[in-house]
Amino acid sequence: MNTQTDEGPNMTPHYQDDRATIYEGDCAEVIATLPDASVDCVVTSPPYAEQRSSTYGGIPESEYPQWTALWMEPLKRVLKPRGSVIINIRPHLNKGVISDYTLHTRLLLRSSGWAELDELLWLKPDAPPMGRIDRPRRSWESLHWFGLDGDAWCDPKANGKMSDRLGLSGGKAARNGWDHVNGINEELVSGMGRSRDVAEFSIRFNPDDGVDVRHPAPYPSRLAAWCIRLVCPPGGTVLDPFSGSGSTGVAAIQEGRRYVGIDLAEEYAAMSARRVGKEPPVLDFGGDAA
Amino acid sequence: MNTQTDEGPNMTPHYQDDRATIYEGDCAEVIATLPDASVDCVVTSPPYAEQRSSTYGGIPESEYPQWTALWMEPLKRVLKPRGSVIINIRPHLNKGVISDYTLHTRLLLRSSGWAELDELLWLKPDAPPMGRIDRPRRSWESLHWFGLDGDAWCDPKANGKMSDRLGLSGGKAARNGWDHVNGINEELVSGMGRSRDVAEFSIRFNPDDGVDVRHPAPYPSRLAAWCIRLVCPPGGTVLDPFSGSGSTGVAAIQEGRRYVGIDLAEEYAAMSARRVGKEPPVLDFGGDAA
DNA sequence: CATGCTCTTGAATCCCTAG
DNA sequence: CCTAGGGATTCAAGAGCAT
Repeated sequence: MNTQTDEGPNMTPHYQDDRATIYEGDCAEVIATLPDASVDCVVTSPPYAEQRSSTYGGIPESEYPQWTALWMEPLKRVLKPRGSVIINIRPHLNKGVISDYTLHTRLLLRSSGWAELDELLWLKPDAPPMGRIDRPRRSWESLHWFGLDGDAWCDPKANGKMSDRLGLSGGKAARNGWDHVNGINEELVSGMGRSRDVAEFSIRFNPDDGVDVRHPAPYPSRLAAWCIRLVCPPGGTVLDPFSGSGSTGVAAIQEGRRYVGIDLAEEYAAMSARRVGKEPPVLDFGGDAA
Repeated sequence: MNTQTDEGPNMTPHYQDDRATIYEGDCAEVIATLPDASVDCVVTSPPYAEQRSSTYGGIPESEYPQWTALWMEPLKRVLKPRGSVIINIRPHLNKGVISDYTLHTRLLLRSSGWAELDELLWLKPDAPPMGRIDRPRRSWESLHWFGLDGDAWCDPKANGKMSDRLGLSGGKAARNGWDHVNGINEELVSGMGRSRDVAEFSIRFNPDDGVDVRHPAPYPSRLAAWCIRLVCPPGGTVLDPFSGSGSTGVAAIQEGRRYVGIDLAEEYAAMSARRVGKEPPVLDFGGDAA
C-alpha cells in the first residue's frame, strides 16, 4: 500500500490543512525535505527493537542505536536551536534481564552531538499485570529528553499544580530576572508551582483517543499533551516521525500547536489524518496538568 | 578519625549484637572478609560522583563505573546465588545536561558479569524544588536492581496492595504449581495483588528516622524496607556497604532480617550502630506496603 | 453525588516447536 | 546452535452503569 515511486519518496503530503500535515514515508527522508529550523519539538514513541515487526520491519537490538541516530540526524537542521526531542521507550525483559539497547542508544546519541537534557517518566497506574508473574508489575516508561544543547526551551510551570506556598524564599529570583519564579517583588503565597518530572496517565480510557483507534502502541494523547506543553512554545510546531494512530497530532492541535506527522505505513498515515482532521478548532486551552 | 592500623583495615566490628554487625572500613576490603554466600541482598545508596566529597573523597565521574565494579566484585562470592543488589542513584544535571556516568556504570556492571534485573523507581512527592528553576522539579530516583543471573529471589507480593478481585481468570497456575498466583483451586476474589515497580515515599516525615539523624544522603528507611521486603527472604541478611546514618539497618531489623553495615567514616559507623542498636526487638512485621 | 458491580483489555513474557 | 513464530497465561484500573 505504499504510494512511493521509483524516483524516491513521495513528498506530497498524505493530508494537509492549515494546522496539520501528514506524510507517508520513511521519516529520515521526509525530515530531510523539511525547512531549516521549522520544528519546535519532536514527541514520539518509536518502534521498540524487535517489536511491531509486522508494521515496521523490527529493528534488531544490535542495530537499534544506530538506527535511532540515523533518523534523528536530519533533525539537527530542522529543529529550532532551542528545540527538544522527547522519546518514549522502555526496555523489555529477556529471561529476567532487561535489554541494554536503550543504554547504548542514549550513549550513541550523546556521542553524536545530542545533549541529554533529562529523563522524565510516564507512570501507568493501570499497566496490565502481564509478563513475569514472579516480578513486580512493570508500570512506567521513560521519556528521554534530548536537545541541541543544554538550553532547550521549557515551560516549567506548564504542568504544575496550583500552590499557595510559593515565593516564600523570594528576592534573588527577581534580581536574576527569572520570571518563572512566583513571588518576585511581592510576597505572593499563591500561584502555579513547577511541574514535576513525572507524568501520570492511564493507558486506556483517554477521552481524546477514539474507540476506533487500533494501533499496536497505544500512546495516550494526554501524555503527548503533557510533553508538548512542557517543551513546545505556544503556537509552535510539533513533529512525530512515527505518527501511528496520531495521538501526538491530536494533542498538538488541542494544545494550539501545529503538527507534522510521518508514518511509513499508509494505514497509519491515514489514521493520523483522520483523527487530526476531526479535531475541533482550538479556542482556548490552558495548562491543565497531570 | 580512622582507627585502621598500618597492617590493614580493622576487621573487628565497630558494633555487634545478635542481629546487626557494623564495620568501619573500606567496603571492598570488608566484604572480602565475609563468608561465602552469606548475604541475601545489598540495599544501598552509594556516594554519587563528585558529591559528598568531604566525607567520601568524591569519585570523579570518569572513574565511577570502575569504582563501582570494584567494590561490587567481591560481592559475587559473598552473595547467595539468588541474591540481589539494589543501588539507589540518579545522575545530576550539569549545565542543563544529565551526566552519563550511571549509563557507563550499568554497562560496565553488565559486561563484568552482573545481570541487570530491572530498574525500579523511588518517587519523592516532596522533593524540594531545587536546581534549575527553568526545568521540572526532579522528583524521582532510580533503584538499579542487579543479580548474579535472571533468577534472583523476589517476593512479588511483598509490597502489593490488597485487592478483592484476584484469581478471576485462574486455572493453569495451579497445575504449574505457581503459588504466587491467587485464586488457585478456589474462586478467591480477595488477596494480595502484585507490587508495582514503583515505590513512593516522602523524603521527610519518616517515622523511623529519628530527628537526630544527620547525613548528607537522606534515604528514608521506609524505602529500604520496601526493597528488603521485595528481594530479601524473611530472616535473611541485608548488607549496606555505605551504611551512612544506618537507615538500611533500621529497616532490616524492623523487617526481621539481619544487618551488616559498612562505612568508611567512623562518625557514620557510630551513627549506624547507635540507630540499629536502639531498634526494638522484632515481634511480627507483615508486609505493609507503599 | 457516593458506592458498588460488571466488563474489558493491555508496547508482557515464557516456553515450545519448527526451520 | 541460533532465530522466528505461535500459544498460553495473568489481573488491576478505570469507565459505565445501576442503585
